[in-house]
Amino acid sequence: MSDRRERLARLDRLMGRLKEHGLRMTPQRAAILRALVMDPNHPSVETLHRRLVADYPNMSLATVYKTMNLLKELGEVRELEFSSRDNRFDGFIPQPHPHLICTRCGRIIDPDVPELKDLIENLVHATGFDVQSHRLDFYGLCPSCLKKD
Amino acid sequence: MSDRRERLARLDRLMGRLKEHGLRMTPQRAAILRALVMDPNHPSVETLHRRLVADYPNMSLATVYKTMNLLKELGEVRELEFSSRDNRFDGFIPQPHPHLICTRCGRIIDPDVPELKDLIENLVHATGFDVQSHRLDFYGLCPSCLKKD
DNA sequence: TCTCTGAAGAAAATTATTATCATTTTTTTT
DNA sequence: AAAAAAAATGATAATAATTTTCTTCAGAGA
Repeated sequence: MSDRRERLARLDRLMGRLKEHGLRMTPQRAAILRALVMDPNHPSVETLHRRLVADYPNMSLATVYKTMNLLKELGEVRELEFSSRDNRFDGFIPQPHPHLICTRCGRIIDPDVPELKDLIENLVHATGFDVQSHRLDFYGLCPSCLKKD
Repeated sequence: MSDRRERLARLDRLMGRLKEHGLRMTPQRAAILRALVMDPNHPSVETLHRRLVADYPNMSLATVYKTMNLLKELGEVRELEFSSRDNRFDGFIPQPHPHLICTRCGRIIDPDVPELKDLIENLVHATGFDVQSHRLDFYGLCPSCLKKD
């Protein structure tokens, strides 16, 4: 269960997924996959690209974007969306609280989540983080959209 | 406990916060605050602006942005950030899972949250939503940044 | 009312991401 | 092995939300 072995297995899997979709394994793609798989953190496209140009001086930012989008479409990678595009506001409750968001109609409700307080306490205990805030969004279909199926 | 009264109280508060910071109460700002406070949903800047131009034909989008940013700075409004700017990736675990994000050094870790399964079940039960996915980010200071204080 | 600083508005700038397209590379076919 | 077809790369342009800039205007205290 060496970390390195795990990462290489993951690399294999990613290469396999691309191949099984008839996509070509180019040197650039191989390098991007390697960089992704070897990254211990949660890199941005920018970060990956910065590292890649060291070895591949004319690696294009567009190529990194395209490859990451492929992986996203294959469900092999999850994008953590930060900051600002078409943002919405909580006008009433500035304190952080969970949201329940309907992916069909866009409705957002503020559910009660009584378990939250304990959950955060446990998290603080287990990790040593000082948790100060959060962003908790649950996605799904609201009752009225469910009826329309 | 009329809804309207609550909203007017909130409007008062927002006006007070601006005033106590030496900021002027202009017709535009008053209108933006009113639109925000009366909105039953989680409006975007775009949405607010679209409504405001009906009554204030030369209300500028920049003005709405500026006012919302003021409220954000005062902690009176919370921005729900969707989609794409400087995004980062989970390269290893494409399934949704909680993140613990250090607001100082940017480190992101994937904590265990054993309570999550039950929490979601309860949520489904209480709201009638079919919860299919989530985005759970906890923000705070990591142990090593805490030490540096 | 006068003054002066903050605010509004229009337009330009910024920035992350996506699209375009000519060129190059890879794969398939002859 | 060469030619043809398909697909990917990379440079650049396009896009779109947000921010900045700068000139003009207006609110609030003297």
